[in-house]
Amino acid sequence: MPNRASELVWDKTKPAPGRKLNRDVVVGAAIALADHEGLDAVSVRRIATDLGVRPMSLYTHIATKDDLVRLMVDEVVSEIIIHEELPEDWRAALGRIAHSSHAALAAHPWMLQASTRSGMLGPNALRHAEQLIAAVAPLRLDPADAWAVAGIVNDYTLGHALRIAHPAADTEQRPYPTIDPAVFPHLARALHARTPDRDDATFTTGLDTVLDGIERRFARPGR
Amino acid sequence: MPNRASELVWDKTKPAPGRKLNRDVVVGAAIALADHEGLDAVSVRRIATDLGVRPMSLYTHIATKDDLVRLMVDEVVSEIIIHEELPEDWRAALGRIAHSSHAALAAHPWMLQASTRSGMLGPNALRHAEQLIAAVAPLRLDPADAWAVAGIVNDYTLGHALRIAHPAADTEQRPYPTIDPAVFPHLARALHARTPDRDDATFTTGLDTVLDGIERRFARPGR
DNA sequence: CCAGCTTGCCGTACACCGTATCGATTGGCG
DNA sequence: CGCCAATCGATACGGTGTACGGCAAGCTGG
Repeated sequence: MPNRASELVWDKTKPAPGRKLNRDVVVGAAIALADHEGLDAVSVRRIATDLGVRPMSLYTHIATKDDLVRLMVDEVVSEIIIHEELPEDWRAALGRIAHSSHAALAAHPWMLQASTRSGMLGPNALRHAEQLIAAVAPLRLDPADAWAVAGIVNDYTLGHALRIAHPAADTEQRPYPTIDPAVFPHLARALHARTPDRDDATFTTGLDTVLDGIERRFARPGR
Repeated sequence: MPNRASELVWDKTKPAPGRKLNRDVVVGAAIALADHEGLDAVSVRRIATDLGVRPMSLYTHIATKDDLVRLMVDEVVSEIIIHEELPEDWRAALGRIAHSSHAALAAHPWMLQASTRSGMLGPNALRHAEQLIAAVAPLRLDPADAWAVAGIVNDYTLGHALRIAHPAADTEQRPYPTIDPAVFPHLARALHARTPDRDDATFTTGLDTVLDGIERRFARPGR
């Protein structure tokens, strides 16, 4: 009956063999386009052109453009999930997940912009959340604290990605040729001392600092 | 010569008295609209309608819609800036700024969605950054470490706001009637234990935890 | 007080967007 | 082979941002 898309957004659809188009191809083309030219370049007409297809054909496989964006996000979130067994050391486990998140968000700078447009969680996002909380299980916290700890790590990771996704955040830009040290003394000194390339090291240092705080506040003496 | 907007985005323009429109009025109407109906409702035609004016009139005071969004963001960022003198205790100072940021971001949930669309920093964002780094000055760190510490606090605050801006992040949603405890055991337990209203307390706890980590890693024994 | 000019305001138009509707085409199965 | 469901596509509608040029309102110099 429903020859158009699917009523449930996240439903897996049969690959429908023999045809040139399917949901994964559409989502993949959209992701590739966003990676190369940014999320604003992702339009139904443009994706269709890239696939050698007419615009309306996409709507056989997706219900709406917003749904497409949700599917793009959930696809990238799947890159975050750790497939090996998690380390039993909670610091190592949280670090592993945080670095995985960081890598995916850095590889697809449009992710946060895309996910601020619906907030709806896909199945992979749920898997990721489950894995985050599972990582802190060795701490044997009550569920509310476990949620809080997972939230802290997740929040820091997202926030850092949000900042580095827009390079203007810590370098001077066009309308501001230089930051006047007379009006921004601390800022000017900090920017001057910054090494521009060590973003990953900065992330790792911050993450270790956050984990230190968690250890002090939540880790019991007897592990 | 330039009767259209201004070539420098952030230029203050004269209030131009006697006329009904000016830049602040346009930006204010856009912010009010975003607050009430979300950023997607903010269109040039809609703002003009709200102001009792024809669409193209807005372009006398803004160069482009993207510029308008940048101006909206910088206006809200100005709410974050602390006007009293900062406490000399670095924990109190950072906490003050972080809570101020949290309040502004919670009051204008469209902020992050808007700021993920340009990343260009306005003058108020620079003032905010200056203030953040000034807050850690009592720690007497070298400039690179000061930048790192300010970044950690900022990242955590932004990340937390990013999560709470979209309520779907921690409650079940339409396509997922319930989270099956058999497939997501830890997640189900954590969600079940969560008190849905204490978002602010969660933020404060996380912030204290992050500050603990900073203290352990960066604070010298002799203050 | 008036001429002239600068500037704010706006009517029209264009390219692009997402997508509703429905007709044409195609592939796989009985 | 013939049927039928499913895929693909042409056309069209209402929305968007904004380029362009005309009109009018206010200030300024004579």
